[in-house]
Amino acid sequence: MKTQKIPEATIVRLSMYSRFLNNLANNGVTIVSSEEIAKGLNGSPAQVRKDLAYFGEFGTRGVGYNVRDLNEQIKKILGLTHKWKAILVGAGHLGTALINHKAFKTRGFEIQAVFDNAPQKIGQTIGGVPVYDVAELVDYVKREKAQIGIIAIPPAHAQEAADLLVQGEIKAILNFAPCVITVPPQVEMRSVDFTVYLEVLTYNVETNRK
Amino acid sequence: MKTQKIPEATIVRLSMYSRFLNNLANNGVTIVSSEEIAKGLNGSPAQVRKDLAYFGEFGTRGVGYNVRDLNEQIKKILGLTHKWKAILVGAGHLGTALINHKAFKTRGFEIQAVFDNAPQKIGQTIGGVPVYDVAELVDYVKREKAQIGIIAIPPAHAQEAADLLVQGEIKAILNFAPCVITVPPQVEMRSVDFTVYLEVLTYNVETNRK
DNA sequence: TCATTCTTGTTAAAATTATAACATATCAAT
DNA sequence: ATTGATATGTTATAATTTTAACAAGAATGA
Repeated sequence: MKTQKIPEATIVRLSMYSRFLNNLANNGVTIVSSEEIAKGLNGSPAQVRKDLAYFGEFGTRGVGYNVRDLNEQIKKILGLTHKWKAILVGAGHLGTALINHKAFKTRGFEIQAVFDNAPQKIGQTIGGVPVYDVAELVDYVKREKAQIGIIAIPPAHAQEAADLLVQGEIKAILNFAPCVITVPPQVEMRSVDFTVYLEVLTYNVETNRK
Repeated sequence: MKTQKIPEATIVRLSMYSRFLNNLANNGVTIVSSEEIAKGLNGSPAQVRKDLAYFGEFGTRGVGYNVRDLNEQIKKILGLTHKWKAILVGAGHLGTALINHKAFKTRGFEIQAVFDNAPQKIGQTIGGVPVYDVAELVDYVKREKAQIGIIAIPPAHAQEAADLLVQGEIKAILNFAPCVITVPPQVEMRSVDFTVYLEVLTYNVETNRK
């Protein structure tokens, strides 16, 4: 029951450690040090060890970490030992890009259905995934117990989409629309807002010029 | 010649404030308080004022902020008072989604060219933007003085793309490939890594279940 | 003019996160 | 067995970032 608060940045890095460990394993590497992990992520060895220390002891002193074991442990921490059912809202360009994106499958995420309101899209499939009428979204999510909803529509209607997902009792939402989305506290939500990063870039370019 | 170190989170929020102010202005709102801005972003008024205080005094005590003026000031801080020349690497689904994304144009970013290595794509246009051979990338960036390079190709070749952009003396890179990219310090770089946020979501869902 | 109300800008305190230092454990060689 | 080299796990320190409190400026109305 002891609850230590773990920085979100640590979780973000764990996800990246896991990806790095995948690469190492694919290259036949069996042992890795915090030093090497840090190098692979442009981070520091101390931080790697600190991040892992929140969750236990996974290495061997004087030796390092077993690549495969550590990756398994991290995946367990992140909840990636089982599949996740995801649905997508928005059958546009971005939605299509996401359906065809390798990263979902390789990490255990299955996009089971797409929802849109364009009549000419409904009934079609995109990358093998069926497109349904958004009117069926709430029922579908409830019936299929989909856990993750992905919003890939313009910001004007993103909050509506989120509301529907919440109504269907979704567990988590990944929002790609560049806008603020509000959901009740029991629903996890993160936004992937590339416009904001673009402007971080321009700020830095402008600032460093001076 | 930076007098003070400003948190990146502050820059991120400034970008979001600006977007919020755009919306207000479009709705005819002329005055806004830090309280209202905070509400619009699920933040706190103190943080809004603190963020702005890094850069100057933009409001009137007892009154609030002039929506249009504040937005102009923020845009100036972020370097958005002039256009930015961007090029895109990758004419796939994601690249297509980005070219057609409203957010670029509305914030002053112009994607001038796309680069790919697929012969059947080279010579075509996507959303009115010409697709060139990636072999021409370095020359193009130098000649046109493109400032921002957007990487939208699979991770296996993302670092190569970054290297070419750097070679062309790009100022900033926005990387959409789910991998670590290394660039020299004079080049600004940010990654938009949705896979990582996906796993933050699963971590939180798993953790809150217990 | 003066008092009241409102909201900013600023300063101080608290909380969080990252960095560094070090003690401990393991392995290998002698 | 002992020593030396190595790399982890942990603790302490430093840096950063957020939160809160409050003083000060501006508008309004008596």
